[in-house]
Amino acid sequence: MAFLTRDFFESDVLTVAHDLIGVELVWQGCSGIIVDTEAYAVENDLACHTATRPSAREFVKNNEPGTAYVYFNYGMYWLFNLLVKGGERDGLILIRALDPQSGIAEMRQRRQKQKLQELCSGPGKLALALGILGQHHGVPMVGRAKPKGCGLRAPSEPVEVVTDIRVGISQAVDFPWRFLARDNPHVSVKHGRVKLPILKNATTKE
DNA sequence: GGGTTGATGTTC
DNA sequence: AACATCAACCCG
Repeated sequence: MAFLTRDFFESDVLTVAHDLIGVELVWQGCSGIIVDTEAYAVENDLACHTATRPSAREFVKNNEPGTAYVYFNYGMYWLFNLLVKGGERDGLILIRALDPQSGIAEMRQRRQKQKLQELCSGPGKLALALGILGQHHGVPMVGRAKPKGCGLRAPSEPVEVVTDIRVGISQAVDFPWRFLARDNPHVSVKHGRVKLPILKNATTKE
């Protein structure tokens, strides 16, 4: 019933990514239980945006824990993350999949899909389903300042969590920093893909 | 089912 | 140039 507060995000990025599984993401008339997350650490993690993007480091510096970090990827999809700051390890957590709870009709309309499992079973899909856009970059998801109808509702009962390697990255590929609700049909792709060196590129290079 | 590929734009 | 993706398409 209770919404998460700022202190939830003043912890270790791995702890928070784990504990977000089972939390209900409530977003302007729609909601879903978080079933798939990935942790990205500000320090010593080459896959994190802070490793390559000055703008990401600025974001961490200038925002409070629990703030939404939203960015555009592959020219087509918005991805929704939450800022962890002020605890053991700062970082960003990618919300990768939801088990849809409310606002299903609206999600179906936005996604142009009918099957429940196709609404929010991926980070690009869930942003589309909920109507998350670049304009939401920087909105607080905890505290009084959060937008009307938005928040993160604590689980009513504990959820079993399993780990995996992160998906779709080419750096730090073997960190087991993906967290999944065990046996939940709404998770994103089944397992992380380990990118092997492409021989063609290696041999065609001068 | 699984593997492959094209669509698309921002950041550095 | 790379990219924290997706859906359509092939093949079987």
